[in-house]
Amino acid sequence: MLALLEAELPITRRVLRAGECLYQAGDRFECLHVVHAGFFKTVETAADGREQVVGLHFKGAWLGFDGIAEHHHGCDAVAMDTGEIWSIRYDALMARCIERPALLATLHDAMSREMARDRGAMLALCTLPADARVADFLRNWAEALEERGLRSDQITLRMTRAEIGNYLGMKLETVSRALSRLARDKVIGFSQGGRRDLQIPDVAALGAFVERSLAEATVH
Amino acid sequence: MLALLEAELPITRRVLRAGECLYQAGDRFECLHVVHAGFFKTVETAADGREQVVGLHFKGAWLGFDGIAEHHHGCDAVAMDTGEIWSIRYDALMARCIERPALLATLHDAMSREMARDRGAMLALCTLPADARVADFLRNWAEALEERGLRSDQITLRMTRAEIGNYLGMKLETVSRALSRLARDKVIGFSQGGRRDLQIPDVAALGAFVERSLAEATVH
DNA sequence: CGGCTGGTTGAGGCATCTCAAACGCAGTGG
DNA sequence: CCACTGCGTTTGAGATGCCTCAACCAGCCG
Repeated sequence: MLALLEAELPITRRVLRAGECLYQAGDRFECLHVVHAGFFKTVETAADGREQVVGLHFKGAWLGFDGIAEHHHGCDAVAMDTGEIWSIRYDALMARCIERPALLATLHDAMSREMARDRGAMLALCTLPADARVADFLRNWAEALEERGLRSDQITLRMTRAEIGNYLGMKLETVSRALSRLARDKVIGFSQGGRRDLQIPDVAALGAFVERSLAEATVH
Repeated sequence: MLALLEAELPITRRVLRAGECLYQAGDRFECLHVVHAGFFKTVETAADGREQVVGLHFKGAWLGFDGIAEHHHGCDAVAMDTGEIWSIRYDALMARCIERPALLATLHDAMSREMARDRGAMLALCTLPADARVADFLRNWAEALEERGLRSDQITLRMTRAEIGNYLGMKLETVSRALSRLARDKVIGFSQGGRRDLQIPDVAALGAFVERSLAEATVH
């Protein structure tokens, strides 16, 4: 649907390998990008060097909105594995949006969803204990896969524990311990061999785990 | 500037008193809103009842973007004191945007800035200790006032410690202690009488306090 | 005055961080 | 083929920052 509308715009396709930057903070903003394949993170960096993963982006996600206001990007967008990006000049897109209101609606839709996702992340960060936060993270990941028609019972984290921890506001050891506990409770399973492949037999069980964590906390 | 462009659109004005909702999660989305006077918070509520303040909005801020994608709002917008809201039907705004690209640019500008602000909040939440987070919060508040041409050396928090704590991901006692420490360090001052009025003799000192907190943490 | 709400402060507990050791796996070079 | 190295992960033990619980205070209002 996105792609169909974009069929009438000049699109630049680009393949990025793991670790490559699509754009960096300070880069001049000219294009919006759509993830066509692969998986990307956005990283905010403070003046003093603190780094924070602020977003994870799968196929279909738009990247680059942060640059519109200031005409420069405010964060880095980095490929987590080999991926393909479709880029559209923002000025060309705006011109086309004026002729095609449906295209504008699609764009606003994506922006609105990104804001909603950020709010959800803040909610999780502020109100969930570490274990539940990890469970919630996995649930969101599995649901994102389902929405794209992919299997959600067998997921591959393309991030290190340190990156997951950074995104979730905790240390890598805490992530590791949380995953171990989830596995002990049979809410997730480790695939033999890889500690990066997880089995999620039942996505709803992750949600139940979150609720259970909260219930236990209030009981005491 | 916003207001000028809006002079050519049908605008509904509405005054809200402290505590009144502009919209609530689940409400049908029809309008975008601009804060013309007063001060608003947006509150995300999870299915299980967890509440989280996810945004604070001063004069000039847009509200309601979260409803575009789903055609229903995903959070509550609540007045923190008496305020006036200008509302514009989204469909009418879109129609006008197509005739006036500058209006569209203004809109995207606001959306882009909101995303950048959310990212900044996540960075603070995840990388700053409680005291520094409070200092950072006050700095942002003071800067927001400065941007609007208001005095930033004397600010009035229209929120309780509990609300500040909720927004910053900490408990009210922690906020209170952080403010006490900031006052002890002469980074802020309490106006005689109200604990709600703060003096910020030097906004830059707040930033310095944040950096100092981080430096001390790494030394040890 | 008395109750209520919001704020401050102290004491103790707990969740998470810090520090440290050990493991598995992949790549490299002898 | 087997050290050897480096990176990511796991797990334990102890430290600590924030939370919990509780007491008290100040302002406000009926």
